[in-house]
Amino acid sequence: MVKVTNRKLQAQATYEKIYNTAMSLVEKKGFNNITVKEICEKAGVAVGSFYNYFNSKDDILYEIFNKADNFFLHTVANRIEGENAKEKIINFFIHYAEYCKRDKFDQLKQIYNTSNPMFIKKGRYMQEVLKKVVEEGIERGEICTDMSPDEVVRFLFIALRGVIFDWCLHDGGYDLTQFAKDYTERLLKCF
Amino acid sequence: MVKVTNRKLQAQATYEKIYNTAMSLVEKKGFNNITVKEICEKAGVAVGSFYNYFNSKDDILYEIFNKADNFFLHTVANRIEGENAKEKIINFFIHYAEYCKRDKFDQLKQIYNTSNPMFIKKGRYMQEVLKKVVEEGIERGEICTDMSPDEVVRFLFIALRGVIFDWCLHDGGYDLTQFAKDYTERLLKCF
DNA sequence: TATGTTCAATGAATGGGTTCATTGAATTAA
DNA sequence: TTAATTCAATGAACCCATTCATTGAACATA
Repeated sequence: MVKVTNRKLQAQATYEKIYNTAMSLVEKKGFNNITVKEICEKAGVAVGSFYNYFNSKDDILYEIFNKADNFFLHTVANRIEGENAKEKIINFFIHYAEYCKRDKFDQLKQIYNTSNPMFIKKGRYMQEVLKKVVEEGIERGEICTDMSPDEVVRFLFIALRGVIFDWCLHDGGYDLTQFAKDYTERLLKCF
Repeated sequence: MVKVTNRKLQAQATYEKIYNTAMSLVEKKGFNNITVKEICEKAGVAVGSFYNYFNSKDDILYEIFNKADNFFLHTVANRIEGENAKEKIINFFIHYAEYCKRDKFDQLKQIYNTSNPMFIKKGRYMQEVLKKVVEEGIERGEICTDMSPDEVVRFLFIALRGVIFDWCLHDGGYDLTQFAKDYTERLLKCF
């Protein structure tokens, strides 16, 4: 039972002001082309206030990841079509690729960072969505493996992160969607 | 035909002084715990000189990658054992994992960065080493695929980079060698 | 209502990477 | 030999993320 005080409301408002300003600026100019100072000026707060609500500038990046995760839970989950589990898995990763493509490029590069805690803390929704498909596939005998559903999901995500990583390395120099599709198809031959 | 002048010799010497000092400091304290200023002080040059020879502090990191690449060409290439191609591929990636493990941790995290140009510019030696194994395997019928050797190598490297990435995400919280071995074995079921 | 306490807000200061105009010695051209 | 040019070396200045001691309004307590 937490009492709602004016002070807390004000704090929440400040947080949102910073968050929204940051998201809007990132959208407009890209993460690397804005400064914390700029965010705070536009939001009408002091630089120090930013750090009352975020640990670092990178936290803003991680929030973007968070949004993606929610998008998968609420939107993609209901849109995965396919005759069987394997087709559905392929379609899942096509969605995944499409989502990555629409990010500004420098942003994706920053997000695909080994220090991004969101891959561990969040990103669970995406994996939950895929897990359901895998579980169904195993039940129906469309996927043959000695791995548990969790292990299969992990196996696939690791490889597909490698795909995104490679695409970033090549500065988006090829069609990610097509490549992700082909790659997933090949992977699924293991099962 | 380039003339060797004293000036060029001096420049080369300065470069090496900075490079060696940097490598030694990285070895001793880890990349994140040293500053460009520190490197230059120890090397006895001005900060500005560092930037005559390197584009950024990260360039030092990329040189470390470069060393790994050479290590694979000169050392690992001759040590890949195995009854057949698939065994050799597994052993190759065990070497790969072992090499990653011995890096200081924060260093590996930095190296596995989508902005690291060395993955594209360099890192070819590693892939050449693996390519030979794959070529042999295809010839001998130990590997069945419609892909070219280059494509197979790419396919494998992308997934294994995903493995290292995941290990970094988990802060080295599990045995990389064992995991890489298992992962590669599963991957090879595709062929 | 008066007093003590909490905590959001502040912005100057810090630290570290990077830039760039300046310098002067090495090199080249006359 | 002398003058002009090149370019390695320099370090102060700059930018930007992050910190932290200080402030004062909101809140709790008596």
